Amino acid sequence: MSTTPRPEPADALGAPADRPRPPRMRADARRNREQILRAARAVFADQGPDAPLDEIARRAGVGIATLYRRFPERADLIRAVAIDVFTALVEAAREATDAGRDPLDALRRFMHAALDLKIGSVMPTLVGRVTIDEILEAVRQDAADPVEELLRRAHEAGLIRPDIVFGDITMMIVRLSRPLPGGGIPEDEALAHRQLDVYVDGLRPAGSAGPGTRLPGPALDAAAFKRFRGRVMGGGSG
Amino acid sequence: MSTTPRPEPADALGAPADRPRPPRMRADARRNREQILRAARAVFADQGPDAPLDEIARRAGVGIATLYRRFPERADLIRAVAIDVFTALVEAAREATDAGRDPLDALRRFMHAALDLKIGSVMPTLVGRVTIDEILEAVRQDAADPVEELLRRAHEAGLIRPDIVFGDITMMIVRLSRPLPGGGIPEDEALAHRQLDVYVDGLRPAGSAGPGTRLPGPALDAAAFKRFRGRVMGGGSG
DNA sequence: AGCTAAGTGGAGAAAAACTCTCCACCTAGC
DNA sequence: GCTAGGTGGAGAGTTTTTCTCCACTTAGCT
Repeated sequence: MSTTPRPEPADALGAPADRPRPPRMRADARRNREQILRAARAVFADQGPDAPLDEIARRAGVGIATLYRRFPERADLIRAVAIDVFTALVEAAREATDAGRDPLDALRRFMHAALDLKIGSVMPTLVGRVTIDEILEAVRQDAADPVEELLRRAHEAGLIRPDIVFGDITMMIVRLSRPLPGGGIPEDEALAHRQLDVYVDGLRPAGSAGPGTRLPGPALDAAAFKRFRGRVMGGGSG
Repeated sequence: MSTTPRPEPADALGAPADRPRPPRMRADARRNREQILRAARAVFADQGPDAPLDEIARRAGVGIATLYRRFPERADLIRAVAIDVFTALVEAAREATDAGRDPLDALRRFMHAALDLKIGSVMPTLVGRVTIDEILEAVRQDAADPVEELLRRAHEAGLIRPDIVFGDITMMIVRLSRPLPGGGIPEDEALAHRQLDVYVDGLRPAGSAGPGTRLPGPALDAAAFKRFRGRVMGGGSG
């Protein structure tokens, strides 16, 4: 809760909405920053939050010093990646809503888009690693809202079984978007999309085709989800 | 290099079939070995194939020296764990076949059991880390066979859509049985079972409830699966 | 009960992996 | 063509992990 006037001018992370700071950053620097962010997303996805920064710099095609200059601490990098992804996620949700022929189709499109973003690899990385500040909180809420909305509509249209909740959507994306350990299979990503389609089919009401199993296990609705996440993030270890 | 009369009597890993060596191992030693194996499975599942052996010893409640005596190299430990898991998997398939009310139910039961075994965390760990030998190959084949059998029956009964293949079953278990990065959620495992049920519902023929999507992406049948794995494992770096 | 080979734990040296700074050299943009 | 802003990489310092050695304990036999 440091109330410094403006301690770190350098890393215009998400550039807070209330002060659209003029990005006095050279074009090449900006380009490098993007590349670092992209590389970081991939590497965090691969190896988790403690992945060597070395590797990130290498994959981004920049020197390690460049990474450190732009993101003095690991947490800075993680936060930047998170904001990046959440923002893209909101966009994806909007597009999916517009493009979907019906609410379930929209949901399906959204999930595929989220999968491409590797959101699932980044979100868990974020959890507990970054002290959640107002900026991030705002973006995160932005990201959660449209998902809940998509889900609500699908429910209203009766296109998915009634006991499907928020966590059933998000946590599956998390799982699917994580690359397999030990190198995995080259077709990994494509396979994930295939499996996602099967899963989405499984979301439909039971009555018709099969035995209509009852879903076991914890039903994590958005509230429970948020509560949990708040708990972990609140700890803010560093 | 002490030239003791019997070079390596200690690690009766898989006890080669052709010489059922009398396990002249003290009871406590045997007990410790089991505990190491169990701990290794959990730790490999959590942290991947490069998990510190330290941690495994600690979780097993033995000294690090004990672990090294029994499994001189990391690969030895990995192989032992793999054999362990594959064997349990065969058992699980048998039980599922017996207990299932119909082929799809059997498949479902099997998948839940495999999930509990964390097979998915161990199998990828194995890939590329261990030179595959006859014993391991045999056990692996033993494990693959009943899965194919389960799948075949479900197809014959028309309980699952025709384009579902081997990889759609196994790779999903792999994904689901992997713990989430960054600590994840305590209810993680239970949630995986819930998601599995949704997925299995999605395996059913499309005709009835929904739009009957066509599955995209690579259809990894058992042959393709095996071919791929052979390629990777053939490298046998160790 | 007593003997002993088999088994054990943990300290710590050696190696490997990772972090992060410093500085001489580029180059985008005026 | 000038220069503030940007860059890469070497390498010192730190942390993490591996793996050996040896004094001590105990299962299993007689």
